[in-house]
Amino acid sequence: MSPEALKEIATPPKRERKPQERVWPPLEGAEEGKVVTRVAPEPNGYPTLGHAKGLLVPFIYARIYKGKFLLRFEDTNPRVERLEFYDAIREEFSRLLEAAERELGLSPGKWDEEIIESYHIPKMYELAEKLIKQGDAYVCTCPAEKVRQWRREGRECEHRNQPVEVNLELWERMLEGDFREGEAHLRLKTDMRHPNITMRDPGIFRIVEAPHPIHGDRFRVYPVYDFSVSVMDSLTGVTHAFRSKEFEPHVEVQRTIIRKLGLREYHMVQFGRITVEGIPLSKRYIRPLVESGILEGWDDPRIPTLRGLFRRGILPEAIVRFFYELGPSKVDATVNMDMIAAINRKILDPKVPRYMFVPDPVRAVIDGMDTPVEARVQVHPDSEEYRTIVVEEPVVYISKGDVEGLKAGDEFRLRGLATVRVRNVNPDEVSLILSEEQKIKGVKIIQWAPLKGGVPARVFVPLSPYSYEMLGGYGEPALAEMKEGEMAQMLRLGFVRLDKRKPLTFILSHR
RNA sequence: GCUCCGGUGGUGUAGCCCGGUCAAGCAUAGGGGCCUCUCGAGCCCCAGACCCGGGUUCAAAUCCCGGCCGGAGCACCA
Repeated sequence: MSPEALKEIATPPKRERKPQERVWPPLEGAEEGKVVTRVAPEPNGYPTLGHAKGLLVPFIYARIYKGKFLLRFEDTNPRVERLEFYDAIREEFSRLLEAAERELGLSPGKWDEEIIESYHIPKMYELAEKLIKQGDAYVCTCPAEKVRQWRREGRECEHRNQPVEVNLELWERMLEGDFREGEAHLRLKTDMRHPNITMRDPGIFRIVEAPHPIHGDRFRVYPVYDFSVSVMDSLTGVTHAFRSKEFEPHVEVQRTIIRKLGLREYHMVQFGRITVEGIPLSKRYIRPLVESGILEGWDDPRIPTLRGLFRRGILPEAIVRFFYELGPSKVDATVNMDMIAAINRKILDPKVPRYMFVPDPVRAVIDGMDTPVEARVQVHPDSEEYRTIVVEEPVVYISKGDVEGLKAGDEFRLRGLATVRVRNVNPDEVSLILSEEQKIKGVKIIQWAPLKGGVPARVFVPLSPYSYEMLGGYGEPALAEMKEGEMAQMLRLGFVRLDKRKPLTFILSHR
């Protein structure tokens, strides 16, 4: 037997596996056309990458099952909510969903209905009254500290067994303003010895003496999260309520509320949270950096707020694609910005024009070149379109980084212009001579900018929330024609977005 | 501490519900080659994983038990 034949027997050929498309796991109990999901943000800040998962997971499922998707503002804590955040959320979410339609074909790329929870507070008061009348809720005037302790210890307080009439009266007084904030709250009557502490007579309404961004001082009693989500989800027809998994212990509370009220039940689905490697996602962490001026604002390209990411040049399509690939997993994921960058690059690379920009410029004089000459550079490697750069004097800028390590006799090519040889290198100037043979293959090719007509520009390089690098230099004349918000690739530098025109400032998205 | 949830290559995930088709798919990062008047891009190739221990079974990543590790929650916030 030949060695080849033997080898074939010893190592059977590897079986072919067809590459599989990413498919999301089925949603429990979901029927096509009947699924209703929602995203329920609190308008208390600018949405971040973390919110994007909360938006996209239910949205994607709603569209997969050809169902409805709702946007609901959970604005029941006026102390932290502000009007500008409603708009910020609408704006950022819109961009993401429109991108989801383009990138993933999930249509329509928009929520089907918007609901503002605070408009339903009167309805919630009615339901609260119903609970009181059923004997399932009572007004407690114990101080917070005592409640916390007794809940932990599983002790019942004296208010728990007040007659219904007393509770009704106290509830009235809460609404009318006889109590100050913290002096009274409505609690659900469950079981003070329940193993899940969140289940031990949870508070469902409390007093907040702060003006509401929409309603001003119309209300002073607000529902607590567990009560408002359950009621709203049930009443608005939600079939699958998604939330990140820290709400898991609340599932039981919410289910209890629904049952005691006799409302329609629905599925509750938890998903894992994401953290971006090395970058804080929480408002708690970002706010001081914004307020202290270390960050430029909530749209600083160094932080993962959605507007920061957009400003950096991360396309909404890339974010959407990223979360689609990530899936609805329940595991907390620590994601690397590299992954989002990789997706962004794949989208940008085939369509974005190429430009030359020279950071840390050094003058280079070229002997033997007749000027003026026109250099021709390809707009994009896949395109036949060329741009011409007029070089009026035989002097160009090249980058200090490229000059380092150069020695006399070295040969390299100035892209689209000429192949040159080094005569000598001085700190401020390099002396070059035109090569006798204008080789293109096999020589290093670098970017350059003409001395005359070169455009001063800078590139902001985000490093961390606390730091950045600013590259200053000259670019080719065409840079001056770019519009704010446009994306490009700076040759050998990376992808950039034009942030502002005066002074001409780019932000480096990624390599 | 209590309650709940989870552990698949360096990282992120698919598969687990309904054991075999899983000698485990995809992406990213890593290594090598090719292409290219940029590149950390593209193309081709390589390497890399079922937390541990028992059990059930002809057969276990998948089911059961125990352990270990990790996460979340334990507010009159969401």
